[in-house]
Amino acid sequence: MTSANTNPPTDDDRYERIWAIVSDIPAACVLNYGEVARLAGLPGRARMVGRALARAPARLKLPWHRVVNSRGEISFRPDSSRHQRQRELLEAEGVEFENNIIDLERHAPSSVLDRMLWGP
DNA sequence: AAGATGACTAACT
DNA sequence: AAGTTAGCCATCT
Repeated sequence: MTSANTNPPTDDDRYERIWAIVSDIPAACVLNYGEVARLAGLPGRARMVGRALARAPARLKLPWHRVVNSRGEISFRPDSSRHQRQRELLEAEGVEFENNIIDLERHAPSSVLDRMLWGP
């Protein structure tokens, strides 16, 4: 290789990795912040995922609503318009809520794919 | 410059 | 079962 990148990763690098992971979450699937962090190579840094999403340029059109917390809840204050918005987007693609909680197992990408291939 | 704040979470009580 | 704590750490006051 001619010019290997030996520089340590910057926060901007990390944000971009996070954005890349989120952009690949299929419709009707959800991942929690910690999982996105791990997939982005940043274990233990769930908070950074939230930060990255808050900073994401609108131009990227990320499916940010497919990221919820580890309990399967929307992390915005329940009375906020952002909470309402996220819930609408999720329900519009078929994600079901049971008492404001999503069944993370049922809506994990592997589960959703499984149902697509083999049926319920 | 230091303390508070979060789109977080696992591990305690 | 619900509340607290410790770790997370870039950003915002």
